Amino acid sequence: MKGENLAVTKLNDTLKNSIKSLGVEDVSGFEFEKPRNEGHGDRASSAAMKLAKTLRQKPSDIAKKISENLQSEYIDKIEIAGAGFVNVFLNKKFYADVIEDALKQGDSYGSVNIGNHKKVQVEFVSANPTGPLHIGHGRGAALGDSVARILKFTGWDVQREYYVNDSGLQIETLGRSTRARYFEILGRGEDAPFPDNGYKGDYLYDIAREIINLEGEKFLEMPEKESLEFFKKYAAEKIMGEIKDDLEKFRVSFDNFFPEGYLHENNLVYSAMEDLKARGYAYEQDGALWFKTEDTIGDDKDRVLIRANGVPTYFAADIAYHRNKFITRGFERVIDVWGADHHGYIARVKAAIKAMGKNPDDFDVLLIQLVNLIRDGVNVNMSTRAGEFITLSEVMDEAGIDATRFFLLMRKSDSKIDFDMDLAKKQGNENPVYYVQYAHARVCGLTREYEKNGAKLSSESIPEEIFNEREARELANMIAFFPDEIKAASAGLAPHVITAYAMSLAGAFHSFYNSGRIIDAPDAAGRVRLSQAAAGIVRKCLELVGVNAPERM
RNA sequence: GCGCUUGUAGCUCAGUGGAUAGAGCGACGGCCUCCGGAGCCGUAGGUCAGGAGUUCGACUCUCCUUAAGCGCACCA
Repeated sequence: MKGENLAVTKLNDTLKNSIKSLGVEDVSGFEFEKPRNEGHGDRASSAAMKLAKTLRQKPSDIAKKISENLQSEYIDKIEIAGAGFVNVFLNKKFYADVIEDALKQGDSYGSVNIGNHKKVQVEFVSANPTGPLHIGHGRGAALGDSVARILKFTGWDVQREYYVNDSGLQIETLGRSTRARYFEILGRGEDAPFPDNGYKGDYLYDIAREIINLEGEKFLEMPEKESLEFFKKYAAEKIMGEIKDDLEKFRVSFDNFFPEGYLHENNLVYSAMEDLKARGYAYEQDGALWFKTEDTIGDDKDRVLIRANGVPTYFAADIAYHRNKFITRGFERVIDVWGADHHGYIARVKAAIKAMGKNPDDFDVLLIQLVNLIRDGVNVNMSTRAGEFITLSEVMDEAGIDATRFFLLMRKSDSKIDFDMDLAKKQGNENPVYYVQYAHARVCGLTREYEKNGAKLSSESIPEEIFNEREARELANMIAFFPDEIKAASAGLAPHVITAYAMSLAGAFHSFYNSGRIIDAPDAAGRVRLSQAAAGIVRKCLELVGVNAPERM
């Protein structure tokens, strides 16, 4: 199968065939695992214990039968141990074949087909255009972008979307905050007091000054009602432009920016509500329209969709938005990246998706926890509204884009991150991103050195003798498991699987490198090719998390 | 009060029912006449928050207790 390692597949097939010969019909879940302990062989299977109940036989008997039927060119020795583990010791041909296949597949090694070209949308960042992106948005950006890359690599048809919240109260507040700064700069602050929940960041002074340069003082005499539209629109568009610039700098791209206003302008909120009513999920009471969350998800109370004053809630707009995703645009799967403070909202949106006749299981929400920025060992607290924050742009400038992305993807998304600025800036082995990149650059250096003398690598096969060395076997083992890591990362929507694997792979390579000579060894060609197989996968891992793989450092 | 998430080495965290629980940082001790030392090797460090259950087997699943964070609007 595409992306899988041929040698690994062949080895697993011998296990499946052996189990099949015991009369088990579905053997798809049985594959060799990597045992933790070296004494337990190179691969192990716990199939005998799992089958004991259905086959009504003792695990040790089953293990014996499995081992007797294991026929493989790769197996040196089989042992039965513990409660019924089948432990397998592999020969050198296995490792040589693993590397040959990985090299042969090149850039598509690991590209296992999970998505089958199904349409999936990843919606992420979607920060309101009320201020610059900060490191928390950066985490959402890095996560969504990397998830999209991983899904694409594993056969999904991916669309990346940013939902622009361009209407509603927050934009209202933004407009009023901007207008207040405009008046303040022109010495008329008392005529336009700063709103209670206004945005206090300095960036609104800059925007107000721009407006003065462009439009002069004409808004001073205009009633708020008339001028506010201009301030809202100007500030939001300006900030949105800066957000886009930051995202581009952060190597994050979108296929579509979807404005909330589109839903209202096209009456999509109205039609979504009509549909809910028709399907019996919404009802009118006390002048408002309600969604039956109490019955559908056991909520404490039903939730309002359309207020008594006729204005739809955010929830109503969100239902219309997801209806547009699933029904109008036909996405078969939708993934949203949200801040963890919205977790209580997931059940409601899932209920709405069910109410529109779609399967809530096709909707995933990735929650991202806070990022604690640590500088000089102390926390830097942040708040957009209070205007106290370090922007994503500043972090990128200080720590570098590669380190920022890698650090934000080292942890699983729903756990907090302590982002240590001082560590991110270090250029040494304490810094994981350099450690991984260095493995790649080192192989590039080796290749340059090797080819300097006119040596060619192209099609020479890898001598099995290389794998007498433990370090070479372990490196090959890491390479053999790459497709499994990709599967785990894709199925779990978990880029941190990739960063963790990349660190282990880089470690295995550095150990191999330090265990002996490479380009002036007798079997140099094979050693360089093994190194290149490792470097190719390091490069792929870095690509999947959006980090550069430099050839020189 | 109800709900969601999280408690794993000094610190930050991996570990989707398998054998003796791992990594990075920090600490300590080694390795450059040599392809890139931005590297390697080793040592110390654990009541997997606590308790009960499920089973051949539990860090992993269930329940209870406890601690922290968050959520429970006709806000977004």
